[in-house]
Amino acid sequence: MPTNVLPQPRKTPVQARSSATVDAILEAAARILETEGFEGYTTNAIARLAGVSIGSLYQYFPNKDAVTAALVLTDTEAVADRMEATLAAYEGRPTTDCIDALIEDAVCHQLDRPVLARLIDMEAYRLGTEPRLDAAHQRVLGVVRGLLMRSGIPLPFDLETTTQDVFALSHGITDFAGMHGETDRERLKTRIRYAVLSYLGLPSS
Amino acid sequence: MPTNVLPQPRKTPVQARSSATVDAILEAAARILETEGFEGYTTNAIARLAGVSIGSLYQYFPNKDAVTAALVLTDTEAVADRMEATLAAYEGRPTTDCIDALIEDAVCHQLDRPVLARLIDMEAYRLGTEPRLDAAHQRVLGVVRGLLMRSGIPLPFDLETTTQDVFALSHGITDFAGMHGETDRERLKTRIRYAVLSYLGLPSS
DNA sequence: GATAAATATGAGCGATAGCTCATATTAAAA
DNA sequence: TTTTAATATGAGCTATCGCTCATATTTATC
Repeated sequence: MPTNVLPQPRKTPVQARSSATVDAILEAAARILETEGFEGYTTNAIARLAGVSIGSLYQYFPNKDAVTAALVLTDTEAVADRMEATLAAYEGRPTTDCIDALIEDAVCHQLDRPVLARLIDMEAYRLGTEPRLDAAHQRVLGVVRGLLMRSGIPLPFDLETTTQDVFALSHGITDFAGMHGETDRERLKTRIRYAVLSYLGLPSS
Repeated sequence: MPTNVLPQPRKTPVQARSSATVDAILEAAARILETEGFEGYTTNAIARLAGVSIGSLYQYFPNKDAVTAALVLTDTEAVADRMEATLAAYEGRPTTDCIDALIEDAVCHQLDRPVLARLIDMEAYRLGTEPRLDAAHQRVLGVVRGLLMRSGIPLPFDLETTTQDVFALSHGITDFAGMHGETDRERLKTRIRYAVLSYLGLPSS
């Protein structure tokens, strides 16, 4: 006699193969977003590309938005990890060197898969204040804030505003460039560097 | 005997009432995007809110994307009109005054309906290189380019790159602020002004 | 007033997307 | 080996969305 307990969606994988399934789903989701856009971004398409049945997808994700949220979270946390590591590694070194390294992190991530990065941004906005997504985003802002604090340079506005503006103007330039097919990383880094250093009143080497 | 000529979609309104219908549809589309987001953004919902039948909508727009494109176009052209007028009105006056006025235009437009502005940006991106949309966007960039040209100030990069970066960094700051609930126009204008003037190497007031 | 053109209507069709569930298969536990 | 839990499957249900079309109404023309 079958149990009539509803299978709780969003199981946490315990065996290796199910972790592989989840990974495959997320990678497939990314690939579809990147190649087909929102138009072709359906759960059936994701499952098919992942080589997994649609039923399996819904065992680990309660609904479509949960897949997207996991994708956004993975992506944002990857950036946060890199940037936090960079900030730690550059402790004590000149501020401009640290800025360069952080820009490198951000630009690499964005130009690596520019279309995907942009669409993920949009989805992150649409999913709104999902606590874990917000936390990851705050970690990225935290890196910028930490850099500004320990640099000791005079800020044009209060710490929070300056943090937001430095992040936002970098993001704006990167986004625009990525959307318009810029592929020259070094050139883009130079442009962002110029904008950030100017904003902070630092001599542009 | 009825004519068997298929009614050509996308009629151009000739009577006053049909123009009103088109206007109502576009305003309804904007209101739905702004209050419901993409989720509730359906042609039936648009027609209902506009107080118009779904059939009428499809007499003037061949498909849903055409409605969105018209919305984006109207919005972008409104900004372009304002900024071009400002640029013309400030001919001969100091560059910083002109920058202030242009920022005023852009910020007012963005903070007036921040959610809508952001979603329209997204749709503009999704609709890609629709010639008329692209042309309107180029007009906005053209204003910035014109300002830089006639200001005579030395630019950090070539004219096109500098134009894009000035636009993009302003847009980035505005977007971020709008998304995070900033409502203080003067404060936001001050921030953008600082970023732009720093970038251009102009003394901040 | 008669005729023709423009405009408006909305029930409903076809397509598709999100998602379920009964069942099968594989791996771990006893 | 047997039993139990975990994982995988995919046909198909339900809901909804974009859109059509036969018809009705309003305005313009003569």
